[in-house]
Amino acid sequence: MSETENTPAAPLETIASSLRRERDRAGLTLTELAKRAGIAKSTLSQLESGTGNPSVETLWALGVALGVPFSRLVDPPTPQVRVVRAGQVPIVRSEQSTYGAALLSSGESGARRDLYVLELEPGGVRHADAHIPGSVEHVILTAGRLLAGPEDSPVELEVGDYVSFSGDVPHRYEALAPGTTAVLVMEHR
Amino acid sequence: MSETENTPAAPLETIASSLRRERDRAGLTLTELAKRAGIAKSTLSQLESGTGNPSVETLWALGVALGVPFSRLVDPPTPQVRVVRAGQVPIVRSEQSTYGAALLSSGESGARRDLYVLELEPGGVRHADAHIPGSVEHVILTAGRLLAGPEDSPVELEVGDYVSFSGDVPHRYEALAPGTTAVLVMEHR
DNA sequence: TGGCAGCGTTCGTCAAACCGAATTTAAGGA
DNA sequence: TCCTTAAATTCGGTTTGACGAACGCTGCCA
Repeated sequence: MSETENTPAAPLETIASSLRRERDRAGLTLTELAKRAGIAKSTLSQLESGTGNPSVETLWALGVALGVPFSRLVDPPTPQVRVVRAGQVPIVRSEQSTYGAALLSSGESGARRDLYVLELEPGGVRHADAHIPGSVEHVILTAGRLLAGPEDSPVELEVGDYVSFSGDVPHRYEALAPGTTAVLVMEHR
Repeated sequence: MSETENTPAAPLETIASSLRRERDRAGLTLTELAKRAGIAKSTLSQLESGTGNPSVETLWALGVALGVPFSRLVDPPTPQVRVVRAGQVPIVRSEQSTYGAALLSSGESGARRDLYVLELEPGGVRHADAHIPGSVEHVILTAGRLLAGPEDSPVELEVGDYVSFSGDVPHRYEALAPGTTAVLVMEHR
């Protein structure tokens, strides 16, 4: 609210890129997403190409199908280059050692971070092409085993491990054990 | 069902009431607002009555004329404490269903988010006084059991559960089982 | 090489959102 | 009470978004 209300970029372009990005992330094809959202794929095609001016109901259906809130599609993202590697950071404990915390990543002001939970099963590899330059992905493995990171140098994670890497190069997620779950923080300026 | 981020009530009704409320607050007549937004007052009338299905451009123009961000018109007010139980959030899966993700929280542009891992043991209570107004804490429990939240209304979490609450009131963390770990995202503007 | 299947774009058709004008409703003021 | 002014709601006409079908494209397999 205290922000700039008159977002410079036309909302339609923002919607176009947001739509493409989220569909990408969800690993859905245009056809599949259109079917799930209950809209014609031609409509979706035009929206992603920046042509058109969707109604609220149409956009809403897409948000539901993608599992993201409405505003996520209209508010513009922003990239910024920042990669933080952690995992070897010792957890600082309080006196009775019943509570400890370690800072994994300190966010830049102006950055935008979205919080996801992931569920993956072995047998498939989730590939992701480079998205917006400057985006960073943070992953904390909470169950199972996971191979994640850039295509050329993926990292194998045990439960509790943390990895972050730039999202602007092709990268992958591959579960190595059943019931693999992780927390994903996707950061884009 | 307080899923304010993923599947709120019908957007059209939210928009209708939001429009009326904001126009009220701004002290504008329907005619005046329509003129400023550059739309027909008949259109606005129908929108406020809940009839109709505005296009993005139309809604955008109204947001600008009212001096409020787009999202304020479509997102219903968020509760102070939000709990999402494991499995409660619809995880959007791709075809092979080896990969799925659900958005727990969408970050505001301009907000700052720090990423922590927590480890807690039973027997101690971690109290935290109010911090900076406007800060929000997000917690995903990854192991054990945890009691967390505002002092007067803490929430008991199972593994996989998610809770977010305002950090500007006194709150607490208390492990209910050995080996309790959690991911904490602290957000402040 | 040909055929098949899935993905994405382009093209007419139709319903609906948007608009401008007329109509109704509300509130004073003499 | 009647008249005047302004706000808000309906009422046809036009523009445009959404749909379905058809089309090109690509990768795969026999």
